[in-house]
Formats: sequence, structure tokens, C-alpha cells
Amino acid sequence: MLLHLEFDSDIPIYQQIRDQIVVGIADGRLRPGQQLPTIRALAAETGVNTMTVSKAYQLLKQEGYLQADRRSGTVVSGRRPPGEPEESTLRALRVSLSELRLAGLGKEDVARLVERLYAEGGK
Amino acid sequence: MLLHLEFDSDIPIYQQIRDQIVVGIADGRLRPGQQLPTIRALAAETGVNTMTVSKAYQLLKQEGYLQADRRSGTVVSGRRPPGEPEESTLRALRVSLSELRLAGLGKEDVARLVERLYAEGGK
Amino acid sequence: MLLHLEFDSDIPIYQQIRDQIVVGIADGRLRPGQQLPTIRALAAETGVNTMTVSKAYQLLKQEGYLQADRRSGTVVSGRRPPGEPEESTLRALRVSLSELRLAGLGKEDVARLVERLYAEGGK
Amino acid sequence: MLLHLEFDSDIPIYQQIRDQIVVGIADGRLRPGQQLPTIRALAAETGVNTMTVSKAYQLLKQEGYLQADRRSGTVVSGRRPPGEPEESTLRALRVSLSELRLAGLGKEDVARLVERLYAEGGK
DNA sequence: GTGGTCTAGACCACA
DNA sequence: GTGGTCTAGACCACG
Repeated sequence: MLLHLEFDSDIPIYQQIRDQIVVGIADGRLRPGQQLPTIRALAAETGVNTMTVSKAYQLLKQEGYLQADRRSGTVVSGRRPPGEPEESTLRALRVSLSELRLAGLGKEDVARLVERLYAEGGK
Repeated sequence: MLLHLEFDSDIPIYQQIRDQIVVGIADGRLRPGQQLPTIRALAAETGVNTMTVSKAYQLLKQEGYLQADRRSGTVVSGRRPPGEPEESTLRALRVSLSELRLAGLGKEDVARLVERLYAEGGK
Repeated sequence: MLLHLEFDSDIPIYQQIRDQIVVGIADGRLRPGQQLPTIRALAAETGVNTMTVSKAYQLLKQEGYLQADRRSGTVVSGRRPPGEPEESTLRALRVSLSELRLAGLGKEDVARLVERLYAEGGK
Repeated sequence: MLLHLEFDSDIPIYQQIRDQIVVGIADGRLRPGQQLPTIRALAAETGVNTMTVSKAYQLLKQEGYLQADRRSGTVVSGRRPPGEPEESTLRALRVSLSELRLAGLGKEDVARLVERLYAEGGK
């Protein structure tokens, strides 16, 4: 459960945890049904407040990425039925693509970059 | 200069303004050299405080997207020299792609989506 | 944390705060890792608005002199990797040296003055 | 009369003009008694408002660097009697030296840099 | 308790 | 008329 948290980042810590767990699930490093560290364990490991980890977990449950499990605490949800991507995802994606374009990346560059990043996940 | 601000969003208003202007420049709706609305005008139009708009403009200047020509207000910068994309852009992109994958989009779906969004920009 | 602000100066207050903190770090009065007064405390102490102090801190963060550890307020950054001095620093230095020369200080006078000022910093 | 003005700089244009004239005098490019361009001429040449140039000239006269001359407009003052450097000069110098130190320049580096910059003037 | 955001409104510096 | 600065005070997000 390797998390790299930047305590001086603009992005709130709970959000960083949330994001990295999402990436971890997409990656395959976290598999459906797999148990996550307890809140206290993860808090101790990363040196953050338990409330912060709790908030991240709560957010992830609410989004459907995680589930509470009676017997084994918090586990990764099974594959969710395919659906429309969230509007917020599209908005963020649009901003990122704009930034890439303005950094001088052409259509091909972007396609290659996206393919590479997508491939990195799903291993 | 149509901005759609969501006042109850988690994303700060000045950040929303910043993001939409970046998208607008990538779009081609805002062209290099073009003058932006004055801080006061944009504040009035959107119903936010001048300081909020000011903060967005300052952020954009600092990132190099805008320039404050002391004689003629705030204008869109000329094309910036191509460079490496920001690390923060890549991180955000990685998260968005993970969310798409977990929403059930395959490699091809994502490629199509990205191509479409990228094409929407650029005129 | 003694700051001497001149409220009738041309130099904006937040810039004065920024400058004096930079001098303080170079001095050694503020050491890497040391926590700075909270925005509120410094605002109360100096009699300026919190937003003014906030702006100074934000500027210093952006320049890398300070870090906002989300857990423990604002602290002095560790030693930054040596690098080329900023162009703006050199420009300001060139102007100051010209003023000294025109005030009648010769090469040796300037060398002595600079050495003295530099020595005052550094512990 | 080569001025390089940056219209998107933080530094006001009149201040940039003032600074560069001071450096020019220290340089020796502008010599005591030498006539400066008229306000209108300099304004036309640099593309700024006459009021801006006027403000710079006024400031320079007030500081004693320039003098009004009945017959030939504005001229560079004769060498001023040596005196104590201005407090504002020392303050700015102290800030610049702090920035240099924090950029990793040691005592020797700074001495060399200052000597070089000082030598560049006075040619 | 910390910094971050935002407002309403004022004043100033600049061009 | 433009952006920049500042205030007093409020509210919120974060940890």
C-alpha cells in the first residue's frame, strides 16, 4: 500500500489518498474484493490523522469504489457496471487536454501519451 | 466570454475561472493578443467579487497564459514555447484516465473520447 | 519576529513582509524547518489585515522560501538547491550598485559595504 | 538612448525608465552635462505616454540625477558631492544580497559578481 | 486552530 | 479607466 503524499501540495491530503487509491484500482494493484488497511493502520503508516484517512475512505465508498464489509473491514468493490463517465471526470479531462495543447503537444503526442498512461494502468 | 460558474462546487471560483479561460485559449475562442474583459467587467458579468477575478487573472499570468500589458489591460499571451507538460497536468490526467477505465471505458473508447475532446479545442 | 513596516512607503506592505522574511532567512534568524507565526498572529502583531499577510506568505511559498505543511502551518523551507540567481535579483543589484557609485562610493567602498552586509547575514 | 522596457513587468514603466537612466549615468553612457531626449521624443521612441516619461524625469530631477537647463532642456547633473548612500539603496541591496545567498552564492561568489557588475558600469 | 476563500467597498498607482 | 492594494469581517475546508 504505497502512498506518496505531498504535505505541502495544494491538493488536500484526503484527496491525494482518494486519487491514489482510484489509480491503484485501475492499475490492478488493488483488486476487487481485496481488503484495504484499516483506517488506523493507514493513518499510522502515512503519518496523517485518522480523520483524514476516514474522509478519503468515506468518499471512495460514496463513489462506489470501496465497500464496507462486515467481516473484513473495507474492501475494493467488484467491477461496477459500465456506465457514462462522470461529468466531473470529463471536465477535468478537458482542462488537462487544454493544458497539454497549450504546452505544445499535438494530436498525435496527446494520443500517444494517453495510450501510454492508460496502458500503465490495467496491468 | 461565457463562463459557467458553479457557486456550490468544491472547486474555488477563481480556479473555475482559471480553468475555463485555459480551455477557452486552447479552444481558440480566446486568441493570442486578444484583450480579456476587465476585472470589473467580468466580475459584474459573473456576479463575483473583483478580487476573485483578480486572483484568477494573477494565477493565469503567473502560469504564462495571460499578460498584463500595463497600457491596455490583460491580454492572451502569444504562443508559449513548446515544453514539457507540467507534472501536475500528468497527475490529473492519470486520475481522469483511471476514472474512465473504472467507468468501463476500454482503450478504444478512451482514445475516441480524447480525440473528440482534443478536436473540440483547436478552433 | 520583529517586522518594521512602513505604511506610507511606496512598497506594498505584503512586499515589505516578503522582503524582511527573505532577509531573516538569509540572516539565520529564521531557520529551515522553523515554524512561522500564524497568519493571524502576524497580522495582529503588525496591525495589518490577514489577507495582506496571507499574500506575503503565498508569494514566499511560490518562490520556494516557505512551505505550507498542511499539518503544522507555515515553515521555512529546507535549503534550496543552489542555482542561478534570478534575473530580477541581478537587475535590482545593478541599480543599487549604480546608485552607490553615483553617491560617490568607489570600487573598494562598495566591496567593503557588500562584504559587511553579507557578513551580517549568515548567522 | 536605448531603453528596454517590459510592459508586462511588475515594475512600473516610469520606474524602469528611471532605473535605466541611473544605470546609464553610472555606466558613463550618459555623461554630466549631456542633453537627454525631450519628453515627447523619448515617449515617441518607446511608445509610452508622455506623462510616464515626464514622471520619470521629474523623479530623477528630484533625486538630483538630472537638471532642467534653460537652453537645452533636461541634462545630466554634474557629479554630485560624495555622500552617504540613501537608506532605500541599502535596504534594496540587503534584500538582493539575501536573495543571492539563498540562491547558494557564497561570499566569494558575491564579491566576484559585485565587482563584475560594478566594473561594467564606469566605462 | 490553521490556512483558504470570498465579499463589499474603498483608495491608490499607473498610463 | 485600468489593475493593484488593503480593510474588516465572515465562512469554510482541512487536519
